[in-house]
Amino acid sequence: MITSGLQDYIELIYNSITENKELKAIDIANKFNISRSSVSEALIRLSDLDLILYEGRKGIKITEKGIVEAKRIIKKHEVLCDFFHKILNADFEIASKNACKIEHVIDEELIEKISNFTEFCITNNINNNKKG
Amino acid sequence: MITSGLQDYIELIYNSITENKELKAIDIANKFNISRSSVSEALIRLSDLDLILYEGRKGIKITEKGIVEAKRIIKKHEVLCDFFHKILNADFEIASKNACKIEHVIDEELIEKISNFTEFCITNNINNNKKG
DNA sequence: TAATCATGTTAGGTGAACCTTACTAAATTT
DNA sequence: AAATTTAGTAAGGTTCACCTAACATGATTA
Repeated sequence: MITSGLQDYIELIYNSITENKELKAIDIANKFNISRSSVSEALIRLSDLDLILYEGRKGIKITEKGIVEAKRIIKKHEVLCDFFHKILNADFEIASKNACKIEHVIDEELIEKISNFTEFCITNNINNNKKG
Repeated sequence: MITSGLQDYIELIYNSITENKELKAIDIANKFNISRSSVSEALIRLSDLDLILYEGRKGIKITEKGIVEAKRIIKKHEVLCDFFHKILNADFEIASKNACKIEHVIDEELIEKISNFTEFCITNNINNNKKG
């Protein structure tokens, strides 16, 4: 199983590629506040898992398998973030930060339910108006 | 910061004590499928953190600080479990299993919002009736 | 083009949370 | 009471995801 750290990295790689932004190892290091050498190791692990193609300075490419994995994680992130922000009215920062952590541990099954429920709440204008 | 493993153990210790069940190190080992020696180490760490009083076979006692910590975690568990089970209509098993993982990473702030929202949904009879 | 700077790699190390194996001591059974 | 079983400890090992320091190489600039 892919660890939560690797999930974070593949997520960033996918997002950068879809936005046509060149992503370098050092960008990952800066984003997650980890050392260049840790990124180096992580990219090798992602390559070993066939999630990316990595050739040092020549750049980072994502594989089909990597895209599937990234989308899976990003979907979880979005569903959680939307629910926290739009339905619970949490600050976007809080919503996103918590989604980042929960996305690594929650089951798809529950994500589906949250997704449906968020939609239901939006169509029926249900949300958490209390300050708490 | 207390790690998620230690959180699991203090949670079990607290629950056993409040149910007047004698809890031994080996029970923790069995519950979480870890070795006796790992439990031994974990109990020393919990002692070092002043969360429990541990004297080998004489038993495990929880401190005031340990009670506060345990309650904090158990509250998160219950809030999440209730929301997943009662509002999203997830199986209790799934609800509980996911709560066990999420309780270690979610902010109190969001727990408060989920708690209020669950209450709101119950009083207004709102829940996820879709199968998905 | 030579020096400098940016980026990536390598080697070796840390702490956390596990593990196994062997041992010790307490409790139970015979 | 002796033998056996159960519970806990100690020593030493593994893996993971990080780290730093030193080094190598590619890119930029004086």
